[in-house]
Amino acid sequence: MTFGIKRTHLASEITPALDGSQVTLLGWLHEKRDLGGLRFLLIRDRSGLVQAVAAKKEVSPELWEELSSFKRESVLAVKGIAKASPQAPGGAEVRIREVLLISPSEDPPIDVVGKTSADLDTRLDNRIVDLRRVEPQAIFRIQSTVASAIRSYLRENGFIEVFTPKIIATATEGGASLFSVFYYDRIAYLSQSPQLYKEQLTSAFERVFEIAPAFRAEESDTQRHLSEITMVDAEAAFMDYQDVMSLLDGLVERVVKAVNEENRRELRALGREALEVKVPIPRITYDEAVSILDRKGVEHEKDADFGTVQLKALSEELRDFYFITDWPTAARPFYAKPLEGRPERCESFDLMYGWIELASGATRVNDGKLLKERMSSQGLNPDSFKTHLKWFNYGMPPHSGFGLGLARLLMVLTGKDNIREVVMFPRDKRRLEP
RNA sequence: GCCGCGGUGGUGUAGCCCGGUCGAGCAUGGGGGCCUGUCACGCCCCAGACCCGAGUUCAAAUCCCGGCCGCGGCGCCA
Repeated sequence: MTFGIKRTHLASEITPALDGSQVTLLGWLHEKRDLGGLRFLLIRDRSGLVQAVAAKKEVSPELWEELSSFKRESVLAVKGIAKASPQAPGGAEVRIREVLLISPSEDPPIDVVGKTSADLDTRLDNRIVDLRRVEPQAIFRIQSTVASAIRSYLRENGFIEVFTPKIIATATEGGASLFSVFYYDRIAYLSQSPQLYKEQLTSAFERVFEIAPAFRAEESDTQRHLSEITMVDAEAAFMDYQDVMSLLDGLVERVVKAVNEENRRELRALGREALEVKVPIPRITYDEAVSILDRKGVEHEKDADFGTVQLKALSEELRDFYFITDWPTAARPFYAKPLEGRPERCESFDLMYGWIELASGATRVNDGKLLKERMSSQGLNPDSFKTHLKWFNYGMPPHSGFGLGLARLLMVLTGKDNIREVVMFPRDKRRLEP
């Protein structure tokens, strides 16, 4: 430790059993209370909070003065004696013998303790301080569990984790708008999805997945869209979309189980009960969804994607998780495989939660010739996909996959309705900092 | 991008409709004082704000216009 002080215990390790032991805490000054002859310091570290206390009669006048000089959020080393004490929160506290100011803080711009709430926008402007609050702490600890659960689940199912380039050459993929970047003497683009790469990789590894950023230069200004998102993408040879939905059944189940097991404290901090998911997740077809809308008298455009009005109406009937399958081919990207004998529908699905789309996937077209036709019929020029189409000449297996928005899933798990709550440093049309 | 609403101390809000009583209220945070078991500690004192610009008016936090920003909804959305 270059600053010369070694931590002996975390806050959570100060228990009545330690009574009498000498301890050194390292952490942040969360809160202080001055009772005149007694001064309490609440010390926060990655494990939680612990109370440190000094009595005027027991410490040197110099230390006594110093104790009231520390500002909240300063980094302190506190040396003292652990004491079992019925009055202390958690039944134990640290009697202060020595305190060292390791790094001072100015008055924090927002309240970390939680007495006065700040608007999301203000919190994001001060995100690093905001992240010290219990709620963001809970959200991002859950996120870590989710990412870890997804990785182990997919690896156990034969997928390997891959990393594909985010700087790409062509802007002609259709769909969402891309951000352009200067690439030496050329223009390049930020990838909106690893779609093409992951499909190609099934011909080399069969099963691949990636957890990586995707960039969308869209006008979207909603509580569930951002310009930079983290996508969980998976793609598997010799699977069809039904297999992929079953894979997602297992994935969601695993994630929920992991969070329930590992994040009890965090769920409580968010005021959430243990999470539940029943698998298999119900699957309804697009046409069935349309019938529901008709029955409810909700207008919708024929063979088009659903808008918010339609999805909200559907979610009144279909709560929690559900799949909408067999979408109109025209409303889906060119690589979605049309249904055999019914080419106006394709082997595709969206994983929904309420009216929020969490993931979408499909069986992909693995015939190069058909793929070209599909590009043309969607108004795309097959020539711009030459490098992609090339690999369809060298043994491209039938394959399927999905793309899942990590933050969307996290919204569902944490019960947040603004995606910015569950992304540490969100990027949207206006926000580029911090 | 469109529609609606909003912008008041560090933070969160009251006041705005119905202009003057605002020398702008409250809470929290901050400074000072008192207090030996607090855990939203308590009590006393102090400091701290009307988004920017143009306009109406004797007078603007309050009304009008523009800009920027925010909130909600919709649209856009491999």
